[in-house]
Amino acid sequence: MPSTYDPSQVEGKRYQHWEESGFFHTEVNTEQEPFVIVMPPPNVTGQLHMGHALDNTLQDILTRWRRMQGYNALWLPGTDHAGIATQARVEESLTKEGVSRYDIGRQEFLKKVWDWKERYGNRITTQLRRLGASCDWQRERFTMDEGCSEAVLEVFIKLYERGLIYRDYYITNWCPKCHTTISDIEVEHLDQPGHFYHIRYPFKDGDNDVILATTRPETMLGDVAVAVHPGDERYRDLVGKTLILPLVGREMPVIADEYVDPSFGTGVVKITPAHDPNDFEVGRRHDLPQVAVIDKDGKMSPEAGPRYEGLDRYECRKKIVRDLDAGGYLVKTEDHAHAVGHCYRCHTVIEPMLSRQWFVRMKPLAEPAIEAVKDGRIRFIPERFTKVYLNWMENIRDWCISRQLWWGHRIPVWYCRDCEEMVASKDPVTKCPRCGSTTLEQDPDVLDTWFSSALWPFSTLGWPEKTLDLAYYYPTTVMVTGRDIIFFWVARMIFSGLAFMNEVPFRDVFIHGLVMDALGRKMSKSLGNGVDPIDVIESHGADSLRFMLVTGNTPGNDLRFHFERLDGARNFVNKLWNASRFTLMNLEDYQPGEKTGPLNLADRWIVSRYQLAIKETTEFLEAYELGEAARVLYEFTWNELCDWYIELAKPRLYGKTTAADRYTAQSVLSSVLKGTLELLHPFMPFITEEIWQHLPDHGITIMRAPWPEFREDLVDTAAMQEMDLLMEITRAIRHIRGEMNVPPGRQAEVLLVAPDDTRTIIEKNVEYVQLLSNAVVKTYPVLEQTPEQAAHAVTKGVGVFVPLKGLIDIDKEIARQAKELAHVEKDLARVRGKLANAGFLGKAPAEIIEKEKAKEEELAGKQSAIKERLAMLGR
RNA sequence: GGGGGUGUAGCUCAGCGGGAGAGCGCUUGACUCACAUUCAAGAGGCCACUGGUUCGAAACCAGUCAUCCCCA
Repeated sequence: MPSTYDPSQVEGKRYQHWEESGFFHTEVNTEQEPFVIVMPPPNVTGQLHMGHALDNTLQDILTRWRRMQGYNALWLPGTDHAGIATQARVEESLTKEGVSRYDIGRQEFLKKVWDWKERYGNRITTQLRRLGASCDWQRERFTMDEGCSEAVLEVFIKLYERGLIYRDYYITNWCPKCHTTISDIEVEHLDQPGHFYHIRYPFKDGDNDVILATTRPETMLGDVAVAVHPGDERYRDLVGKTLILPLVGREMPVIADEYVDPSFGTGVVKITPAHDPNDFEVGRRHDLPQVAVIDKDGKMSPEAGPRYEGLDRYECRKKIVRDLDAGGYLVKTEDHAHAVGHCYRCHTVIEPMLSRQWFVRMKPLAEPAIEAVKDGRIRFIPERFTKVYLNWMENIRDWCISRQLWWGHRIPVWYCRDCEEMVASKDPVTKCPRCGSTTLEQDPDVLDTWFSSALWPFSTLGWPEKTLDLAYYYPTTVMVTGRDIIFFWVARMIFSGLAFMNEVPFRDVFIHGLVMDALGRKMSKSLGNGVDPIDVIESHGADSLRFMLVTGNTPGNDLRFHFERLDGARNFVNKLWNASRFTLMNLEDYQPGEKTGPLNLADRWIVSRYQLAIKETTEFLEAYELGEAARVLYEFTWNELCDWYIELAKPRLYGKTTAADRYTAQSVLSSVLKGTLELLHPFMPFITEEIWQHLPDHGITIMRAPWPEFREDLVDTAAMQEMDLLMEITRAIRHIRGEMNVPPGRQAEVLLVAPDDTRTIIEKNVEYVQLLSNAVVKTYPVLEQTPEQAAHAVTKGVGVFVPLKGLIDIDKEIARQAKELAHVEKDLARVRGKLANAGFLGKAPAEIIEKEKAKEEELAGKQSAIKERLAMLGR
């Protein structure tokens, strides 16, 4: 075995073996309790980024842990067709060939997208394998496969029949670049500097005017009214009067509407129903016309008039401002920062556009989804996201589900050309049920990708068929996903599950934060600050990447990617490798199963500590505190198993004691290491399997090893206390050696002064202290005369003297002792203050009071020992 | 404008009612027969600020400031 671990020699081969052996696969087994996670499906043609790495690492940890615990653990993987993203990429490649999708037509274009999917569809699933994801690939699904598509049709038709899907003219978010509508939550609002243009609108009768402020003067070409608040005294008299729209000459009324905020701007608002969602509502209430002046490319339409037609919307804005100014209509221009909506895909500024779209009526669906969270059937971890979810659900707006794309689930609605009948159907409609016409056309649009993702927890298990899988695995156990996707996906899965399965889709929603770059910025293509997980796996190994992602991170909080932390994780992996290497080197002649001799103190101590590590790790995992669980294992492995137990076991393993004792040490070391590997396996699957396979008594795979069980009867409190005493003494000696610059190679002489009970413990195990501090130790009940030329310390009631003839500077030692005394006295004063407080004695729990009293005793002992020493040195 | 997160050692972050913690960095010493991707020792903090609750607050509550995010 080499002294540094090389992940590349291990990971690929281990994963292949796991997958080929079917270790990831599960079948329905009603005898066994299921544990189910459905994977948030990544974009089928995308590639793995750090967010995926984090998300899937968390899922894999939970899955591997529960599988070891004996659950029938299913982690169901799959991919998403990602409508806009995938279509955009294929269109891009067509553009390079000099053709557009319209040139080749819908059929040919879709064929190209499917080809694209075939070509790149395996990339991300291969990358997930490299991460170590133990998902059941035999059950892999795709949002556009036959079953999922069937589920989409079924849901659409059912919602349609229940009157929960409707088609209507509405203001939607139009992306002039992607050429499709997007839903409200796909719009990203960014604060941008802009201007507030104050414009004068004259009255028809000529004797007055109103001044209003707008950030988008180009939309004035579509103005059809001006509104004020009905309670606004300033403008009460103006309501009902007629204005002339500058530059256009259109006559329009002043109306009163509650929507207007009198304190904002001048309290007067221009109304453009075709280009603003709020104005649209106002327009409906007041029966105003809709004048669309911007077209689908973001250019001015013929309605804008010949002077502006064809201009880009921003060019037009400049021209309008110049024209207003020239006409004396521009009162002033102020700087004004405001939130501008951008397309989440291409970052083009969204144009609110009037169009006919399909919507899902949300109110009736949202109500049960709110209930399910309120009554605790679904639990968010961390809990604070409950509020985020409820707040959104309670203020939900109807969901625009049609997209002007070709790649996706086509809307299953046919229109009759002759009588305008509309038919929703799972199968193609060839004859109009009303007029009998055979000229019908299917709606050209497709559904929002999230429409199919919303069904993921049950469509992947066979719905709408009543499958055994569905009966057994649904509802799933936990949904693991990023906080940025609660609205897009989690909320929609909840109401879909309730509407079609009559049951929540999952019990727990485990939300994690985002992976940021070292400066706390979101990783993005445009910034070029992304770190490729595959590069990291190649340089540091998947285990290191996983461990780094999971440590020092708390549920729901973002995490910064620092390479230093990656090195830290890599070092831990290497530490584990070397501890195992050491163990294996000393197990060559070991045959497990024979009776061990009596366990010595170190054995009982490490076994106790190991038990507590099992308990804590398990409890933290149950609470979704994965980072804390990892921390416990890190500290146990490094600080206890490696730094103390292995060091203490060396003489025994090297045959310095009896053969029976050697056997005992081999047995304890190998079993504790084996259990530690099992506890670590969910976090770092590859290296733990690799080592485990070399240990005696191993099974087929660590993946199926039973999760170590906490045994209270193996926790030896006395052993832990005794060991603690010896460790403290060792540290005190090392401290003195360090402070006094005693060379590590030089054996020191140490005198320990201890009362009978502690002295007995020390004497029984004095070789521990001697070994770990390279000293020769002598113990005394009291010292008639303490050596003058010596450094002194006191810990746990034990006086430690290290004679340093000729090496010690008495003045320096006095100063050191004085400093220590000051420390002790400060602590002592605080403890005594507490103990003198009647309130404390009266109200604090007895346990705490006992603790404080013990502390006082120890500090007092320390104080007098140091004082004595100082008196002696001062002589 | 509304909601939320975060402010703890130089950096990154745990802890979240009873002794201020880790990793990295820094200082000192050591190539000790598993590991220098290591070992040992050390320095370093009015736990953002101001009030309140409590016998006791870094933690709970209120307010302030800073910073980030979401929604309108």
